[in-house]
Amino acid sequence: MTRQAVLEAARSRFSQDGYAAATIRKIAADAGVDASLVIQFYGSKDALFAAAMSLSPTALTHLSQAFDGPPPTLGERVTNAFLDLWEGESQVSEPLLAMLRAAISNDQGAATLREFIQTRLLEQLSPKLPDGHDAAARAGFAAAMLIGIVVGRGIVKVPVLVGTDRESVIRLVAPAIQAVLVGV
Amino acid sequence: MTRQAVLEAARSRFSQDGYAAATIRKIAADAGVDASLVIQFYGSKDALFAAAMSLSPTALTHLSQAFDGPPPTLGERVTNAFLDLWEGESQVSEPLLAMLRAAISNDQGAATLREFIQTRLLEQLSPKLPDGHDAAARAGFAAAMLIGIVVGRGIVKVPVLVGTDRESVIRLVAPAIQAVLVGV
DNA sequence: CCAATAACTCAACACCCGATGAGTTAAAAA
DNA sequence: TTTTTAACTCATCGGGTGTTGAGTTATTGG
Repeated sequence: MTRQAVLEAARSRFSQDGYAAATIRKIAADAGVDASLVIQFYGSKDALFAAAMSLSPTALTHLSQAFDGPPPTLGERVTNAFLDLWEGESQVSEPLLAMLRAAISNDQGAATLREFIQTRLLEQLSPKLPDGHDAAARAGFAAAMLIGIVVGRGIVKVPVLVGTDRESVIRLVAPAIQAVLVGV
Repeated sequence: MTRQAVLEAARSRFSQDGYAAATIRKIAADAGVDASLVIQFYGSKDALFAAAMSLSPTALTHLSQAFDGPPPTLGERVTNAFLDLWEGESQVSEPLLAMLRAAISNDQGAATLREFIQTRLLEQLSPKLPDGHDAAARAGFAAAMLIGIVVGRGIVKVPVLVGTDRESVIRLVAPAIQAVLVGV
């Protein structure tokens, strides 16, 4: 299906080049197709971008499950699940990376990411935390910190972050996330 | 000095709109000047961007000093100094925000931010940490996590992060940074 | 086999971009 | 005052962008 090839090319370009630099012509060329067809399929660049950023609802179940289970190892499970989400299979991570990149250069992208974090992450996850009133803030800051790590590894590619293997990342970061999520 | 007005307009535009959306014409209009003059002053858009991102060497001394002092309160001091740096006076924070925004849309921006984090932050700060071999990694992940918070508050503007006052941010985050920097 | 519908290409439009070069005004130096 | 130098504007170039509409090829259904 050509339509799917266009969508995959768009995902890849948006996640690697950002919204502005990912031109319709390049996406079309990647899919081996004329630029006009892309517009005919998706209507506009904005609509194509929105389609490229949409991800399957099941992608978040893994993360959600990490919040269930024994509190003492919550930080480790959440950190693991988060890295799986953003650094795992391209079908899930590319929309998320595209969202991140777009959130910085594109106003619509910022709104999309804001809405994703607010309603898809925080509102579903924070009720699972122990204690009450600042659970949303705790979940929000933990998510922000983990996204910071993802940005440093996957986008800015800071050598010392990229060169640290997954196991060591967990060892360094999980206790900190634990501290944010459930307190001292 | 008109030259300074152009530079300040550039800083503001780059930090708010990102590299691509901050056009020479808009910057010139902000400074009340013709677009051609901007090019004549700075040579090219890239050169203007580089000039807008350069910050005074004294800006980092505050952060560096936070690494000195008693280890038990290291996390709190570093978190405070970091937020001062990125959310303080515009002359310092705007180049940093511009760097962040550009790092995602512009390849040169990513290289600049990478170099800034690697040589201006990590190489100067990690020697001040206790213990030896993974000090650079600890400092790097702490910086990434704090930058994640800055992105969430200043760029994506997630409501729950923006709505948390400085004092509560320190209370939630400082212990986590402490954990990353000096271990459990 | 033929008609209808979808998939796809081609050429072009209007727009905005960064950059150039020549010309004009203002300030400083002689 | 005259000359030199800097500050600044104007019109324009070439190139890339998203989008459009007409035309062409392929695929499907009766």
